[in-house]
Amino acid sequence: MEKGTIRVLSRAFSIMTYIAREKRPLGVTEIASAVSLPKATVYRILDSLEAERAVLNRGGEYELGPVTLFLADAYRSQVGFAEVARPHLLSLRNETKETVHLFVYEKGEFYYLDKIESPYQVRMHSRIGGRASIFRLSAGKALLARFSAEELKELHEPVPPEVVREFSDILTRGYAVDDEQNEQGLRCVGAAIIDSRGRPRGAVSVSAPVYRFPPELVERYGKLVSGVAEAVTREIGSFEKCVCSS
Amino acid sequence: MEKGTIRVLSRAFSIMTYIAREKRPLGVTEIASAVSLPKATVYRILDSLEAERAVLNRGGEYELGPVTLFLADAYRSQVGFAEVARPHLLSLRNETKETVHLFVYEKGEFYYLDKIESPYQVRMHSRIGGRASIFRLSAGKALLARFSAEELKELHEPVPPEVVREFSDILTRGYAVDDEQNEQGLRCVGAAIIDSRGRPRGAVSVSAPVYRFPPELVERYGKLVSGVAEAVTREIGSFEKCVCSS
DNA sequence: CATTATCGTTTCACTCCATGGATTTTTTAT
DNA sequence: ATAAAAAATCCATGGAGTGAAACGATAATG
Repeated sequence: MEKGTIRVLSRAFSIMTYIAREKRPLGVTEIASAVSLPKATVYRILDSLEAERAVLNRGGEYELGPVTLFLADAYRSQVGFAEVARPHLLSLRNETKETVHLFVYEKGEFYYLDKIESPYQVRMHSRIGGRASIFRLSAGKALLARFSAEELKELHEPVPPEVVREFSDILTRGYAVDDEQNEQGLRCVGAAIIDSRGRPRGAVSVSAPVYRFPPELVERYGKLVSGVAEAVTREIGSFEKCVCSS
Repeated sequence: MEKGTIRVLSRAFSIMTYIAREKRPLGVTEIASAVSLPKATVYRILDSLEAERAVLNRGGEYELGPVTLFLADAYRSQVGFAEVARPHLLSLRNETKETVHLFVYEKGEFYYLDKIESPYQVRMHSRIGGRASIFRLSAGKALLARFSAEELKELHEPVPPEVVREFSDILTRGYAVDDEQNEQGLRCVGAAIIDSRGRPRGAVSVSAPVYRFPPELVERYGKLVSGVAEAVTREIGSFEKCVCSS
């Protein structure tokens, strides 16, 4: 546990995180052993979380509660581009028929913010709110390429040299490519979203299995994602200006 | 505060809820006065929440963090019909061009689970994760009409007699109607989603301002929503059967 | 059907950890 | 430059969270 943090809070979050990972109703005993805490302690915390509707108790089995929705919706609208991007993501998915992702960058880490899935049976698997490994994703590289030297230092791990070498290409093309680096058999293209102060804040990507996404398609899909990213960037920029000038 | 609840937890949630309501970066002082707690206490709680990425600290201003996304996504998939319903909601919105809502019922309360907005400028305003007043919404009435006597007692407030009188009509038609009871100038139709054990678990609705949603359209939209609700009900039913039989 | 095992729930004495008033540091406004 | 306000830090205190143990309910076993 980090210094200065309140113990119950960190315990409560590890309990909720465990429930979220398992995605099924769980008993007190199982949770207690999973998070290495006494049953009574876990029970009391679950009770308190239930009072807040952060978890629900269905006859001794616990699952997450609806308050999570409320908080996540607020987070989404704070991010600013989640709602703006939605229709663009939809049309991008319809044009490519492949899975489309939206990411946010927050304090050195990269999170899945939204996704629209491919209609095909074979498709990429990801989890909203999950952390993503920034170096291996096309969306991550597209973002890093726009970072200043200072911002690159903020990251928890140093950027691998082979990724740095890609930066100039990414900037000239407007999109980054991932050829099975993140996952065997999967190809992605991604482009960065820039906020009104000129800072890279997120990214959009299209992912597909290589057999549906051959090298010949990279340029086409690449231009589509960078077009979407630019559209979102433009919209959030003008929106902020609107608010400021009023 | 309810008996037996852990104080810091309830405090932490009131802080997060306040941030979620305000939907803007907030300072410690403002939050402290809003939730009526000493600054130092609020500061320490925010610090702990930040360590969990439940809030973010941007130079003294706090906002919600990305963990909320992760928890909410898990809740959505636990509900079971949120993902299944998404494509149906989309086509319902496209057919009606009006705002479509998805609700969940949890322990006596009704929550907005998802929405797809009308493309028109004039449209209904709602908040995902917010509680909704079950008696005045078409979706709420559609759900109540399917409840057993016991389930009706589980509610926090008794059902008004005028709503009870509507039940038989709702059951024969398959959908409920709200003629400006919830909000002046707004008409809605809603239908219930039933889980594999036969329990009403949620509802779908279409809402529009009366000038775009005249009485002549009620039957058409009503049949559309009940069709969607039935499709979702059927899909979650057969999915559960699949899992069981394997 | 009795027995055992397991799990959710409750209890309570102990103690440790969250508390909040006061202080210091930083930022913003004048 | 100076003042004002807000964020961040400190620390003695006591009440709040803790967890071992007990309880009661339910399911599994022979």
